This record gives sequence, structure tokens and C-alpha cells, in this order.
Amino acid sequence: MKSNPQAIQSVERAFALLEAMAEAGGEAGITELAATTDLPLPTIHRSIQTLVSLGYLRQAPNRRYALGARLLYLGDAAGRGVSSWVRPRLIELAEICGESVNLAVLDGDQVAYISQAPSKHSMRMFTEVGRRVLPHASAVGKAMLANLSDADAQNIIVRTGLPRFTQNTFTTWDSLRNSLSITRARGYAIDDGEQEVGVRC
Amino acid sequence: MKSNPQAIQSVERAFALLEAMAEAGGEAGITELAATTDLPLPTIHRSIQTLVSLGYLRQAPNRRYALGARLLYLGDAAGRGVSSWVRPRLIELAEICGESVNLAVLDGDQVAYISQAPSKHSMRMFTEVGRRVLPHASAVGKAMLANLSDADAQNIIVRTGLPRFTQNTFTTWDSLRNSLSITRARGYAIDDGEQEVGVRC
DNA sequence: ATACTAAATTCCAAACAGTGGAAAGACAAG
DNA sequence: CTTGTCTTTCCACTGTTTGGAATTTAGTAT
Repeated sequence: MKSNPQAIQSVERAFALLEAMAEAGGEAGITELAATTDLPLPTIHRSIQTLVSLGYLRQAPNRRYALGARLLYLGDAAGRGVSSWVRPRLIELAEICGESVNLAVLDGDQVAYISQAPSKHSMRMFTEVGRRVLPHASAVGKAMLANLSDADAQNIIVRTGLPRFTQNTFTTWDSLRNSLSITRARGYAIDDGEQEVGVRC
Repeated sequence: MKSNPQAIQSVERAFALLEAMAEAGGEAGITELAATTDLPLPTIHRSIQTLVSLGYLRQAPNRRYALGARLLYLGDAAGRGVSSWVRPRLIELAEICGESVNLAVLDGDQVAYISQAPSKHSMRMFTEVGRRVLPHASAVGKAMLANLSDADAQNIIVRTGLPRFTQNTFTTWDSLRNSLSITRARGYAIDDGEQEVGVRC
């Protein structure tokens, strides 16, 4: 694991574990984590022990571990400033159009969903706060690229690549660029299969 | 800092920084953090560098640092299972009674707010998700203690102590216990100055 | 524009914290 | 009660993290 030259190992690992648990639905045993992260058992145990003592993980009676309440604090703090400001608006929007509304920002080269207001009716929503996707494969992402110059958009795409996810994914820069011009002209972005109203960037 | 014998240092520090930033409103410069955390500058810089490379912190154009989007993911994941289940109910409640509603759990010996639904009207709310308070000093806390036996409640109080926060804070076990019986009889808890409806524990 | 101050960033060798293989200890199931 | 699985503890070695001091960069006053 030398991908990030100057990065403190134990910290990297600690967060890897946190994310692994998140991936596992917020709860997991040590062995499970060992399988997911390819780390030796004792190492994991030690890391987790630390995380528990700090309150970011809790040890369930099952002897398994679960994400702790302290993460909520950080998560909330990270969202403040944006969320508190925009959230009411999202809810408004969700009420007006009757659909779920997601708010996303361009973080690095990826699109990160940072807030969402579920639609009143359909519980059929994947609460995707915090999830990150590549720009070319979602409506929000394309909306954002459309707001950049072709050159800037291309810079991002070069770094991320254009992996195919579905039949309709754009896999060449030319086809994507074409889609972006359409988007620009139309004023909003559409993605076959998922519709999302992206705000701000 | 030898309070926690077996705890990985760098991790401890990394999170201390994260929390310090949260405390500082989600944004801070290195020197600020150095003042808050009493750590040498280079150490902080290195830790933060790691956190940035992992996506938990972002470097603002001001050359300062801010909490990153990735924390939202963890925060959200930590809340799932509880929040997704109860959240709709909270919102309902908030609409019915026209007041902010907080959801809190007993985590260790402290009361942690884990979710909340703001009242529609007054923006005058301290978004306190993740904040933790001692049980004897808040309505929710007392509600929880009231649901325990006197003995169990006392056990907790012995560990936490009874620091005074305001004029009305209970500072002796006897006066607190008295308050708890009243609470039990009444069925809900009241705290002069703050009213909160606590659910579940 | 230029000089100054305060902040962020890079260096580096010593020191100590973190590592992981192996063994012991809990559970849970049969 | 016995067996298999998962968690937890041990400990000596290694390499990562540490922080004082020097360097560079940004912001600001002159």
C-alpha cells in the first residue's frame, strides 16, 4: 500500500476500517473486516480498539462492532454551512416536484452527494448521502461538466477515465462532449434510468 | 496524553484534529489547530496531509483546511438503521407539535443526540446532532435515567459526576433522585430552559 | 512596487509506537 | 462435554512517526 507516499499508515487503516464497516451496513465482526481489508487480525483488533475508545465505534453485545455515535457529530459538522443553508430549499423542492432531490458537489474529480431530501411518498430511495460517482455517468455529473469549458471538462475526464456502467454510459470523449452541448442548450441534464435535479456547483 | 493506554497515537491525533475543526466551525488553519490541540506544527501538518489525501479534509483556496465530503458518508452510514427508521416519525412529530424534536440515545454514560427534525418555523435551533451531554443536565437525560432503576442510575451518575451548569442543575444525588421519581410519575421529563421530547432508549 | 510579518511547508536523524506471527482465551454449535 | 470458529492478548523486532529548526510561500503594510 504505497499508493499515497506521504500518508500515515495507521490513520489510513483506521479509516479503511471505518469505511469497510460502513460498506458492511454499519456493523461487522473482526474476521469479516480482515477479509475485506486484507489486514492481519491483530492489527485490525488494535485499530478498532482505539476507535472504540475514542467513541467512533461501539462494541455491540454480539461482540461485534458498529459505527459509533461520534461519527454523527463529524458528519453533521461537515455538512453544516452547506446543508443548513440549502436543506430547507431541498425539502421545498422535494415537496413541489414530488420527487427525491439530491444535492451534489464536485469534490476533486468526483461527484459527491452531500445532502438529500426524500420524496414524501416512495420509500424507494437509496439514501446515498456521501456516495461518490464519476461525473460522466450521472445526470448531476453531466450538469456540472456542462458548466465547465470543454477543456476543463476534458481534463477531469482524462483523469477519471470513462468506465462503462450500463448500456447508455458514454465511453468516448466525443460522445460525451456532444451530450454536454445538448445539456448546455437545454439547461438541465437527463440520465436514462435516473433523474436527478442537481443544484449548485 | 496517557489517558487511554492502548490507543494508537496518530489515529488519536487525527481525530482530535477532525473534532477541533468541527469545533471551529468546519474550517481552520494549521496554526489555529496548533493552538487548540497543543501539538507541534509539523505533526499537525502531516496528519492533515494524510486526512486530505484520504478525502476527509479539503484544502480551501484560502490555504486553510475544511472538513471533507467523505465524512458525510461515514456520518450517514452511522445514522442509518436508526435514522432511516425513525426519522420520518421525528418529522411527523415536529409537524404535530410545532417544535423541534431531538432523538437521543445513551451511549456509554453520556447522552448523544443522534437525529433531529427542526421545527418548520423558528430557524432558531442549534443543530446539535452528535453533541453529547451528561444525563443529569438535560430533559432527555433525565428521561433516560428515569427508565432505569435507582441503582443503575446512580452507577452512571457516580461515574459522570454532577457538574453544575446553571442555577437549576442538580448537584446532589438526592435532589436528582427526587426529580427522577417525579419524572417517572409524570411520564415525561422537563428541564427549565430547554424542552425536548426524548424518544427511545 | 518593495519589504516585512505571519503562516504554511519541507528536512532529517533519533526514538519510540506500531507491526504481525503465534498462542491463548471466549463463544456457539453439535 | 468436545470441537471448530472468532476474538483477544503477548512480545521482540522494525520501520514509521516525531518535532526542532530551517525554508518557502502568501498576505499585508509601507
